[in-house]
Amino acid sequence: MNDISGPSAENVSLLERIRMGEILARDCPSREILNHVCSRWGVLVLVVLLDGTHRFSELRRKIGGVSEKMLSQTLQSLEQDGFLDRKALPVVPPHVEYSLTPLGEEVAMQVNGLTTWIEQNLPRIMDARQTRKTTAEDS
Amino acid sequence: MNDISGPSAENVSLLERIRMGEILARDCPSREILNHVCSRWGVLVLVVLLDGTHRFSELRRKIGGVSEKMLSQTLQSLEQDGFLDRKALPVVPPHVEYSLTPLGEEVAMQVNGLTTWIEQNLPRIMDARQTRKTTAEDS
DNA sequence: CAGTATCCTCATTGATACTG
DNA sequence: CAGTATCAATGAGGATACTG
Repeated sequence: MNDISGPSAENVSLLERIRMGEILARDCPSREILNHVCSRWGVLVLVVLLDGTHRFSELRRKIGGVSEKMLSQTLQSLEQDGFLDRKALPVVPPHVEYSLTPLGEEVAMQVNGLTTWIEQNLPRIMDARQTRKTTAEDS
Repeated sequence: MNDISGPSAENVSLLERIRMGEILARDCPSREILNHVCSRWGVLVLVVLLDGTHRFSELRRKIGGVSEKMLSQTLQSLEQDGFLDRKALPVVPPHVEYSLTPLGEEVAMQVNGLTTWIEQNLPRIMDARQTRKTTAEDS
């Protein structure tokens, strides 16, 4: 306990950790952000928008299985967090475009790393799963 | 439709996309993996285990707010996916150690990129949020 | 210590219908 | 087209008690 260079995380108070944005702290605001970003549809929205601006219906079509309600809700929370821009053109019929803000582009890159890894390693993962499936039939 | 180098994703069938592990496809197995990894506690478990082997109670203590049940459940699904190893030492009182498999280490690195980004950019994010809060009082 | 079992609550999600 | 509103169902999550 005599020095600095080690990981000081264990010496800071809970409040300090929260202020610092430590995601392991119960009430840290970063938890909420993480949940928005990692929500079932949040991840996918970010990844799709990394390809460029999309309209509501385009997102709905690309993201298999999302309902209007969930898409709308997801878009709102991500917009709230400052990750995406909503541009509603005043025409009829309505035309709304969603795109990533610079901040959003940065998170999107991070989640894209994750989704890409999963897609590419799905075979390895499915194999690893099988191995462990056999637990009850080794009579 | 005359060539190769472009993104061919739009030309493959839905079934093909599922087989390939396309995360945007409704019934792709990668969705399930993504949900385990991105679950509320899954992310945090992976990040903590990146620091090395931990016991159940250590994980519980480090991850603020997690209940025994949720931790147990999360650990099970991640183990099922082949991301972590559960070593139960046959002693009394019980002693169980959780650690990342090589596969798990790879996903953990990806999610760690995300959580680290969020922690480091929390100030920017909270600022961006404030900006958009003002929507109803511009009378 | 490391869980499982049970019960309970409430948030997330989805289907459907409606609107500017 | 781009949503909102409403209702219904599912499941995530938590509290507590119990067990090997």
